[in-house]
Order: sequence, then structure tokens, then C-alpha cells
Amino acid sequence: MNEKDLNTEQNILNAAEQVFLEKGFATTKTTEIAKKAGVTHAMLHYYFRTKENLFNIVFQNKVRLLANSFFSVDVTGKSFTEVVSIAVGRHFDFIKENRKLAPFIINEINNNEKNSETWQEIAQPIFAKVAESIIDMMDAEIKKGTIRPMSPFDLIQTVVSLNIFPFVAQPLLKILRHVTDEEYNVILEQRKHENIRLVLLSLQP
Amino acid sequence: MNEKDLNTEQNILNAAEQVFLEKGFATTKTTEIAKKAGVTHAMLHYYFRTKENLFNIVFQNKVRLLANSFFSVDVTGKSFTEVVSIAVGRHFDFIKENRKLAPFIINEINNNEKNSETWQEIAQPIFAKVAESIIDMMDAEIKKGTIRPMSPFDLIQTVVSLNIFPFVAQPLLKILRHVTDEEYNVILEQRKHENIRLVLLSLQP
DNA sequence: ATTTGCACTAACAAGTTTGTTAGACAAAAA
DNA sequence: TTTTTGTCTAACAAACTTGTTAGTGCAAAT
Repeated sequence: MNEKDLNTEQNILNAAEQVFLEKGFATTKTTEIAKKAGVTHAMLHYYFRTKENLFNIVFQNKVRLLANSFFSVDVTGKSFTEVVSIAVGRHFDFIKENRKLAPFIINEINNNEKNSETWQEIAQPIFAKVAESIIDMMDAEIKKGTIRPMSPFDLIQTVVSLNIFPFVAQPLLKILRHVTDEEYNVILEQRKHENIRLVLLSLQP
Repeated sequence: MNEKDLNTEQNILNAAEQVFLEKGFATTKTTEIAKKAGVTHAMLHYYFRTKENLFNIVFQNKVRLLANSFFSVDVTGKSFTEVVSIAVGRHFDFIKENRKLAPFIINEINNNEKNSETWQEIAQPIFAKVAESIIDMMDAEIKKGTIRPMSPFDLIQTVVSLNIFPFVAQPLLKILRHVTDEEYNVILEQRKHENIRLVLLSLQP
């Protein structure tokens, strides 16, 4: 367990992360991961035994990453709308910085039922906490009459719907608007603010 | 070119459509398509030469189907908000009746650049027409001050973002809300109306 | 009646991909 | 010094997948 050992194992894991995120489980070849990690593909089996095993580790990490991204901002001294604005913007930025993440998870979950179990085990408890942390704030606002009655699920769904679409459908949108990557980045920034506006509107009583 | 011939070719195409939509290009095996069509997989190559060829036909059909679903309703004698309400609801219903369609196209476009060309060739001209048909109505409303200034792209993007998410992320959402299929259908119906409400809100000046 | 053309199957060929294994090599332990 | 331990490669094996082909059988044309 010296440096070298850890390095190879970690190199394989890092390479696997990149390739799986890029191409998905089905089209990823173990040899490609090995090549990117700078070793023979026998090493991949030596450390992780099967492609599926390696994939599961990557997938679990990514589900955790995505689920934890929903933990909202520090709320002390902020109004509810302020909190929502910041949270929506942060979520958008997170998705933007991890462009491959949402399409990856959506695709893998739709393609292999076994991945649903992983989602259940990892994401469900995290989301339960997220919902819990929001529900009190919302209830208070609803009682005050400052927002319309609504479940935290609906609010979160509105946010996620609006925020992931520009990335999940990126190739489609780029073509329809025939824009370059740079121009698309400008559109993304505008869309972020539009999304914040829409979410705040959706809360109006 | 008697009945039988046409039938086999069509049977393969129908089977291919089902299997490709269910599993995507990468994980679909030509043998599975053939089996579902009730013939040897040699027939598949006899009629379509390659798996890729067959896939392209299916993919083109599905892109056309999706793109045409955006053609809006008959506008005569209806207010702009009426038209929008109906169009959003119809679009939601269309996506619901073709649950696999949106995830399929999104996934294939993200996984294979060649499919982007198909998208460009087929979807782009259709969308140009859709945008054209909307833009006049919107301009008129904007001048009247009844809706806020906004490009038809932004409006369509809002609609599509909200409408496809419940289907693209269906397995994830079912688990998070731990609901059965039936219960999820109820949620879907509620969501449709919420989406209509949101789109109308987004147009407010 | 014979030939031609077409749909079709069974068997095969080639290539790819995952996974295994025998053994090399080096470092640490004995 | 010898043994052991763990990492690593090259070569191989097995399975699968796509695509081809030789040949069968039938219907229409000649």
C-alpha cells in the first residue's frame, strides 16, 4: 500500500469517472479506461474485478455529489425569497460546472433498473433531509401568506426542471439557435436569471 | 413485393422502434430486434444492411415526430393566453403518451455526434416554422403590453423544460416521492396544470 | 416445364470485449 | 540470502455481436 499502489487504483478510478461520464456504461470499454489510466486493462480487473463493480463505485459517487448539491445556503438573516434566489442560482452553477452529471445519471437510471436501487439508497435519505430543512421555512411563509401553499417537492421540481434542461438538451438547443459555444454561454447566464425569476414567480400567492 | 415481404420489413422496423426506444442504440442487439420481429437476424441485414442504417431510420422518424409536436393549436378566435394554455397542455399530453421519446432523443444526441446532424436536418426547419408562427402573435401582444418582451425561444424552452422533466426523470422522482405508478399518474396530471400556470406567469409583463 | 427472382434460414466468419492466468519483477520480511 | 508479498504485463480464453454467404423453397415469368 505505498504511493504507487494507491496511485494506480486511483488513476483507474479517475479515468473511469471521466470515461463513464462521457460515454455512459454501455459504450465505455474497459480498455479505454485502462489506456487513459496508463495501465493494462488487466489492472482494472485486478483492482475492481469487473467493469460493473467499477461503474457502481463511480455511479454512487456521482449520485451522492448530485444529491448533496441540493443542500441549500446559509439562511441566517435572509428573507425566504433571498434564500430561494441564491439557492436556484447556486444549483444552476453547480449543474453548469458538472455538465455531464445530470445527463449521465438520468440516462443510467433509465437504462438499468439496478441503478435505481443505488439512487434509492443514496439519494433518498439526502433528499429527505433537504425537504425537511425547507419545509419549516415554507410553512412559516405560507402561514404569513407571503407564498402560496405548495409542497417542497413541487418547488424543487420546478427548480430542477428549469435548471437541468439547458444542459441535458445542450446539443439540441445549440443547433436550433445556431450559436457557438461562447454564445451559448451567454444564453446560459441569461437563462439562469430567467429561471430565478420564474421560481420566485411560482411562489407568489 | 407481396403482403408477406412488406410485413417482414415493417415488422422489423416496428420491432426496432420498440427496442431502440427502450434500450437505446448501444445496448440494443440486432438479434433482439429480429427475435421480436419473428425472424432471423440475417433478415435485418437483408433489409437494412446494418444496425446503424436501421437505427437512423427509426431515429429520423422519432425526431420528426417530436419536432412536429410543437406545432401549435388552431388560433382562430382564441386569446393568446388561451392558445398558450392549450398548447402547453397538449405538449405535456404528447410527451406523456410518448414517454420514451424525449429521453431517447436526448440520450442519443448526447452519445453520438452524428445524430446531431440528423437533428439539424430534420428538426431545425420545422422549428424555424414553429418560431415563425409564434413570433407574430407574441410581437402583437408585446406591443399591446399584455405580455413581457421575450423571444419565442425562451417561451418554448420554458415549456419544454417543465414538461419533459417529469418523464425524463421519472424513475428518480418515483423513488423520491415513493409512489406507485398510479399515484405518479395523479401527480403528473397536477403537474401539467402547474406547468400551464407557470408558463402563463412567465409571460406576465 | 424451366428459369428467374425473391424471402428466408442455418451456419459460419471476423472482430470486439470482458475477464483470467502464468509468470516477471521489485520491495519488504524472514 | 532466501522467501514472501503484492503489482503488473502479455498472452490467452470465452462469450458475444455484427455481418456474410451458401443454399433452400416458393411464386411468378418465360
